[in-house]
Amino acid sequence: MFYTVGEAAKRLGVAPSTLRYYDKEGLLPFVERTDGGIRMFKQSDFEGLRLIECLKKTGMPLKDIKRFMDLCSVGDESISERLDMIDRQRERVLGQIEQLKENLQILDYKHWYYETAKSAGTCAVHATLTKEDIPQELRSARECLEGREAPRAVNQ
Amino acid sequence: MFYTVGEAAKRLGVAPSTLRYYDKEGLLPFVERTDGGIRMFKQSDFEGLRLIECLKKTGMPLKDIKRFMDLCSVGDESISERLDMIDRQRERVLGQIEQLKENLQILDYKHWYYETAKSAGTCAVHATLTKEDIPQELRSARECLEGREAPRAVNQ
DNA sequence: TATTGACTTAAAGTTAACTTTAAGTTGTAG
DNA sequence: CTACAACTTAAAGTTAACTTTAAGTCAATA
Repeated sequence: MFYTVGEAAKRLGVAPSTLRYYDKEGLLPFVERTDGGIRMFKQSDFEGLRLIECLKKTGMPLKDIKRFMDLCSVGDESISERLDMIDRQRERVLGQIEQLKENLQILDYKHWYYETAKSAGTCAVHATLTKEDIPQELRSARECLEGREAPRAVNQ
Repeated sequence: MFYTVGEAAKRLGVAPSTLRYYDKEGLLPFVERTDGGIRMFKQSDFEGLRLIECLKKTGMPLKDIKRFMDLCSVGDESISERLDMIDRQRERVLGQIEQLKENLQILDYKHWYYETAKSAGTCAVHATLTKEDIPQELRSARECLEGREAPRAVNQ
């Protein structure tokens, strides 16, 4: 029925010290103790822990996660503020995915660049190539690497 | 023709101290200096800087980025090792995108959860709902939060 | 009941990636 | 030629998120 901190940590794939640290920081107000002071993680605690994992993996700092957990503790009056936090995090994740996709394109371009250089035996081959030699779908990434900004005037 | 560290930093949207730090750590072997020791960033340096930005934003640690830059410095003999690093980073980014999408589903579920609770005025409404009340596309995220793992036996 | 492995806390240590500070130098504008 | 803003380095400081250590307690088993 209950898990100790070591068992819970194993189930979650984290170090026991991490869970103790989170608890100390106030992220786990829902975890109860035995009379002797031993933490007892119950089945329902893992839902909170999985949400923490989700927020953490999407880049939310621990102090904001604590803020969310504090809101959970105050009850129904904080529902819309919790909803706001979730919505803002959703927006951030959508942005992160977009940014990763852009960076993936740059990596795709670099993959092509080094594949081509590898075949030729030298990076110098790229001096002999024109824009048309670059695969269509990699051209925008190439331009991004070159720098989209208008080159600023010299002494200005 | 050339940018100082402050101008380059502004163009890249980072602090000048960040560029000096990267230089000190060996990430910018391509940046030349005036006789007086002032860094001169040329147009072509920004391509290297943008790649560093890309690697950093996809989570590569600075020491690995330095490794990549060191490989660039040795010339053509390191082409296939550079290709390997790029390919490994591509794999990592694909994994990151997948993970963000999974976590986004959990946030989507939580969005629905709090929207529903907000309408009802209480989170208690969820006790009255059955699986069928959860929108189809959010059910798997819900199960993820509940914990997929088989509940382990009590005293074991 | 004694042992033992896992638990407890508080405090100090670690790591990455910067940022700040201090003391001094460079180079452009007046 | 002097001011002065922006540059230089080395070293120390910061922050987040843990991890480790030390000293002690709990509770299940022999």
